[in-house]
Amino acid sequence: MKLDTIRHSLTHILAAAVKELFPRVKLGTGSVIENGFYCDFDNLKISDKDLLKIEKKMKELIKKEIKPDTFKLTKLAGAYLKGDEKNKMLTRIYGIAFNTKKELDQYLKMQEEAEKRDHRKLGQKLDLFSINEDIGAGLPLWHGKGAILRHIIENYLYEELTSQGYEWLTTPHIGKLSLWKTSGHWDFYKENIYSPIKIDKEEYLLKPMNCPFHVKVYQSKIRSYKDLPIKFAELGTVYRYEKSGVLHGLTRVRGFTQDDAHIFCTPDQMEKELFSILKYGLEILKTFGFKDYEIYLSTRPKKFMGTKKMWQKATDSLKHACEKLKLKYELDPEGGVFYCPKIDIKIKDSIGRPWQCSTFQIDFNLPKAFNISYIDEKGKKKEPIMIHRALLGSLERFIGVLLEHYEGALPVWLSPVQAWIIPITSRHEKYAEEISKKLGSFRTKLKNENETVSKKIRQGEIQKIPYLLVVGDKEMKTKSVRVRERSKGDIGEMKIDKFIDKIWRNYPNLRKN
RNA sequence: GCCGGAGUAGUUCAGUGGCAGAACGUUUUCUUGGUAAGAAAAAGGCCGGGAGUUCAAUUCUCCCCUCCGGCUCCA
Repeated sequence: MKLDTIRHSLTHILAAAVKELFPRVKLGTGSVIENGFYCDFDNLKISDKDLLKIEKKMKELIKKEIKPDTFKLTKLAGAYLKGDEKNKMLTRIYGIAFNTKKELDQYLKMQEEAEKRDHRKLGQKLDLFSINEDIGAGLPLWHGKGAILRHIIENYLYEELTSQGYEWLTTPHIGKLSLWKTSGHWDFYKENIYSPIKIDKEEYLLKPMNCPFHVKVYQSKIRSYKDLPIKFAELGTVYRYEKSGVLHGLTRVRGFTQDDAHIFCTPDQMEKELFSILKYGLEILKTFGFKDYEIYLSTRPKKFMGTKKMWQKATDSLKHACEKLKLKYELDPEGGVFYCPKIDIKIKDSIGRPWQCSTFQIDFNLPKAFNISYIDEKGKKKEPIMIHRALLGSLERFIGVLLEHYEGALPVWLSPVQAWIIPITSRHEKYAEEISKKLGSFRTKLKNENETVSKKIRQGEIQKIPYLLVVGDKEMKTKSVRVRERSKGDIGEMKIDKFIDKIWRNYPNLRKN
């Protein structure tokens, strides 16, 4: 029997088992999914403990073709009828099923492996960030090493985008409610915006997006066609109301910093600009080690601003850009933002889970809403087009994905601490400090605690430090270091200059200062 | 937000209607060491918050907060 057929049969067996144990239950739909199956039930109030009972009953009911040790009920969950949150919630039972017990065990083992990559656990183990109950859900605190990681990424973006002709802006965290009425956010995005704050007699909103602020900078003077395209970039921190149940470590939070940019250009420049930022965006992702991604083209949602004609035009432009870059994409019908369609890139982490990070949007609406303009060749006022884009999406989500992708063992250029220098005895501390100085901007830490070398090595491995440099009498005499490379172990003694060469040669992303 | 589960030391977790426990981590002392845990001692707790039941609640009940797995939504 085909695996999908087995999984399909199991939905029926599950339904039958539940019906037998809980006769008053109403059967909902069931389905085959990746690795297993599920079935929905109405009028069923059970808890985790009942799963075992149901599983046992299923094993009594199966037919000869299905072996009892090749499936397992795994999860109990709620699910809306027909997937619509306005409908009532049903009880969903999930199960996994495979051809053999071996495959089932393998799957369970893989799940265990995946847990080790959980960025929430890594964040705590590596002392990068925490989320504190007293501060609030979805509001992460960045600890020393996490903050360094952020700064590394920020500095990298700063240099890259500056060289690409972006102008950096800094804008406030709140702005008048009236601004958000003009932009359309108040009408179309209200459920994600926090309640207004009253200052004097005026109401203000915590910003859910940066766009209106950038528009206002654009409007601060008269723009000529010669100035376009104008590219504004900002690491802009935004606050959005997210339902409590969706919050998840760093990948879903209520306050986050977008690597946001807005490109103001003429209609003629638009396709070229879009093409280049898309191409460039993919290169940036590659630098961070992401080569696998899913691309989605999200079209007009139910609630939208502007005319259908404008939407069609913008959507076509996005399609052309993808085609020109030979990018495979899938349609996400009605998945656009209220003001425009978009291309989203979902980055896959190393076990294949997709996370929406990069976004590219063609907007004819905000320019109209704010009535922005440039002066063309003939001295006439024209309306520019606005391209919104975020490459990493948000630093929070991106770092979360980064941690999972690398299982916390970040590439050397991103490691908050790149090397530990471990003196064997206190006599060698001075030499260790000399080495630290010689390594310059390489981020090192002197490990001079009163502990054995073995213990420090162990801690270094657990902390996923890229290089552990052990120094003692021998190394002092020969002006060298004993190098232990992460995941490779002891790679032997080398002259300090040779080690420096090795670092710079192997990691071109590191900037020598 | 909704369905199901959970909150005990810095961390991971035992435990009980009647003095609060382990391991790791931390601190101090000893130890001056060569590639994954040297030894000893000490400190560390409003048992998530509030209300109720009880002679007595960390334990039982209710409400709230936070977290986990899903659903819906999303950068």
